[in-house]
Formats: sequence, structure tokens, C-alpha cells
Amino acid sequence: MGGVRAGNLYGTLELLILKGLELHGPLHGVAVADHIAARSNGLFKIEEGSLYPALHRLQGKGHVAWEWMKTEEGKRAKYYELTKAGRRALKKEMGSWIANTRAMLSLLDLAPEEVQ
Amino acid sequence: MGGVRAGNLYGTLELLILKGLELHGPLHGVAVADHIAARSNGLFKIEEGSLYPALHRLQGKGHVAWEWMKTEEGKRAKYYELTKAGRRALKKEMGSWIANTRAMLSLLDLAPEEVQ
DNA sequence: GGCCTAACCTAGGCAGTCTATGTAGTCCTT
DNA sequence: AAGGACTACATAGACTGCCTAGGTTAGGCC
Repeated sequence: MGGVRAGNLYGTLELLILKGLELHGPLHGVAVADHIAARSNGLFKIEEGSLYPALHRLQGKGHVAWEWMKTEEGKRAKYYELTKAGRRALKKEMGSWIANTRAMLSLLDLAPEEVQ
Repeated sequence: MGGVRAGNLYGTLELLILKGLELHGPLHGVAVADHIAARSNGLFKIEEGSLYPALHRLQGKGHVAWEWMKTEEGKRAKYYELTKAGRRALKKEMGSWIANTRAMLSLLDLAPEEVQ
């Protein structure tokens, strides 16, 4: 069903991952996706085929770092953490998301309060 | 320069066109793109290679209808207009854009007023 | 007529997500 | 300790939507 196609998530997955790591501290991949699904009330379901490539891109850019750790159930998992550069990127991407959304609100003739 | 890739416009072009037609009444293709650029303060520049296929998709779905008319400078142009079905689609897509944006605000830990 | 411009059109490319499938490590049961 | 189940990680290829880069056509103007 592609939960994502329907909406304006396209192009914002890396931003959501960075923000999730900021909010929660180190998380492994599946936990990041769970966080996004939960906090969006199930609206955004990130598939593994989207998630892992995005994490690898972020790591390639130096925005996250990872290490093997154990989950609470004792399974090993890659725990990702924000780097300094990652925090900068997060700040920047937040700014441009806000600018774009402001433009969308203007185009759609909506006041911010109407997005409640 | 891609203005669009960077942001959360991806997937919302048809919505923006429908809304533009609602706000302005019949417009030809270039005027739709001009409207979007102007109202977004130049942030969203719709390229012709995006615009015309989108208009054709909308027409194929019966959301817009067109007829040849003359511009103010006397050139002929296809003036597009919302159909009944187009108005329904607009309403529906507005609703899901708002729902998605609400989810994004939650994920990004932002209050609507912060998008000012 | 010849030139310029506005408006329209489209094939092919690219980026980001999804589908489908596979692998490795850990626990649990017997 | 072997087998099975489950969790987390991984990736190739498909698909979608926008862009790039080329065009065509019609009208105004000299």
C-alpha cells in the first residue's frame, strides 16, 4: 500500500531519521522505523528497503555513526547515533522543511492553525 | 536546479495545480507555473517537463477540462478549469496533505505556529 | 516572408521509496 | 546440541514523479 507515496514524506526520510536519533539517543534500524510509525500514528510505515539504504547514505555522509550492541532481548543490532555533522545537517534540513511547508501553506491558502 | 527535490513538494504537484485553478479560475499551463512560483516566493519552480505531464494526468482523470483560448497578448493557449470531480479530488487531497503534515510536525517535534 | 517569442509537448534520465528475497545471529525447545 | 523460530540487517530490481534537454506550432511584428 505504500503508506508513503500518498504523502509528503518523499525526500524527508533522512530528516526523520536524524530527528528520531536526536529525540531518543542511539537506536537501531528497526527501532527508528518503529519510532516513526508510532509518532505518526501509523501513517508513515518505513519499509526495510527504504530504511537501510537511508541509514547507509547517512553514514556515508558522516551524519551518523554506529556500533554493534545488544537489544533488550539480547539480539545484536547496529545502534546509530548522531554525529556533530549530523546535528548540523538536522538543523539545516529542519529549516528547509519549514520553509517549504510555509510555501505549501501559502499555496494551499491555509493558516498554520488549520493543520491541527 | 531542482527546487523541488529538496523539499516536501514531491507528490503534491497535482494538488498545487488543482488549488491554483480553484483560486484563480481558468488558467493556461504557463500561468499555473507562474502562480506557483509567485505564491511560493520563487521557492517552487515547476519545469515544463513536470507541468505538462501533470496537466495531462489530471485531464485523463477528469479532474480538469480545457479549451483553446487567447492570452492577453493574443497567443492561443489551453485554458484549464476544474471539473466537479476535480473539486472533490482537491478537497480529498487537501485533507491528506494536512494529515501528513500533522504527522510530520509531530515527528519533527514542532508546533504549527513554529512554521511561520 | 522572416524572425522572435509564447505556449505546448515528449523521450529519456535520475533519485528515493517499495517489493521481494535472502542471510546471519540469538533464543528456545527438545 | 540440533532444529526451528524470530529478529535485525541487507540488496537487487521495479516503480513513481520530477527534471533535463531537446523539440514543434502558432501568433505578433518588422
